[in-house]
Amino acid sequence: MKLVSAGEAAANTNDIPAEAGEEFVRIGEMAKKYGVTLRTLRFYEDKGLLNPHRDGSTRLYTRRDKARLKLILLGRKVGFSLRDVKQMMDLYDPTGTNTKQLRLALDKSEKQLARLQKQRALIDDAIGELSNSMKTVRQMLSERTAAPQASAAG
Amino acid sequence: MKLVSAGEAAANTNDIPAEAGEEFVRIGEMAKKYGVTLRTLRFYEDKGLLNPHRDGSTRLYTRRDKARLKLILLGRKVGFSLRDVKQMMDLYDPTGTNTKQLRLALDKSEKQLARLQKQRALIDDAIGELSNSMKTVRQMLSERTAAPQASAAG
DNA sequence: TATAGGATTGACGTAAACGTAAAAGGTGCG
DNA sequence: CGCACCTTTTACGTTTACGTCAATCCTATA
Repeated sequence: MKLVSAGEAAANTNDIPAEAGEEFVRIGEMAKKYGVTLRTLRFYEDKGLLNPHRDGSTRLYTRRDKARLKLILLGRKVGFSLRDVKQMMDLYDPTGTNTKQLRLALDKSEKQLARLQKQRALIDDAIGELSNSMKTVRQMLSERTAAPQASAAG
Repeated sequence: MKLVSAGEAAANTNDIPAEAGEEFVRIGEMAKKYGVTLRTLRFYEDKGLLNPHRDGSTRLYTRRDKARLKLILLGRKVGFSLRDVKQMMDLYDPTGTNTKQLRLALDKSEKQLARLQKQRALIDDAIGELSNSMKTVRQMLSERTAAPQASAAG
């Protein structure tokens, strides 16, 4: 199965055959399209999150892989670990209702939401403490610069 | 220089002499007092953040060390790295005005504040996306359970 | 054919802040 | 004496998501 056969006048070196609308892309294009590095794509594959086809040793990504990658990136955005993402993805069954998958996703999401809210609280707390400290430091600095030789009231 | 000499009737095995109000404590007590592990205290020392006295090989912490530890813990709470904390602490000069230290602290604090606010924004964003996803998932689940055998409209 | 781009696998490195043995020394108590 | 308890140093392990070579291969183009 040869990948490149009848090249159109595309600027790209490797033309992808429009055979059956398969839309294969190689790793470089895939990476650019989704703003990730090659290393990342290989890493995700190594972790079992992606499973691109192969032409010899060359990875070929289909729109199925793209959909999966989108899910991965969404998962990461909301703070799931790759392990979590994998767990949820592994439950996907194209022939069923995926009730289990959805339940797991919901369960994990609730927990993650709680974590995020806790984190938010911690950050707010940190912002408060930091602001306080800064106020104090500014105070100390102004005391030192305002009265270089004449001791201020105290 | 012996540490334990005239033990009072304290429950603790090792009594600390009240000589000159020095208030030495050993690592175990120090750890308990500040809610950290022994490993942590040794780690901080290894990183140059603490410098307790020694009685032979036994670490003895004074109130100076306590003050430093408090600062470390505050720093950590607001999200500074230990490296940052060390940088700031290293500038401390008991004989001067510490203007440089204060300026560095203020500078780092401003940057850290910005980071925290950015993080907060990211978390808010994540919370939003996650909530959306959850809504969708709940929707899908309810569709699956509401109409098990009779296909819903569509 | 030489060269420039991609692509491959393999494998060590990184960051932060400790955790967790392991092996050993000192001390007071019963 | 022996045990329990505290302490010491040394040093590898953990976590997560990749970064960064390194060595090699394939292919298209000039």
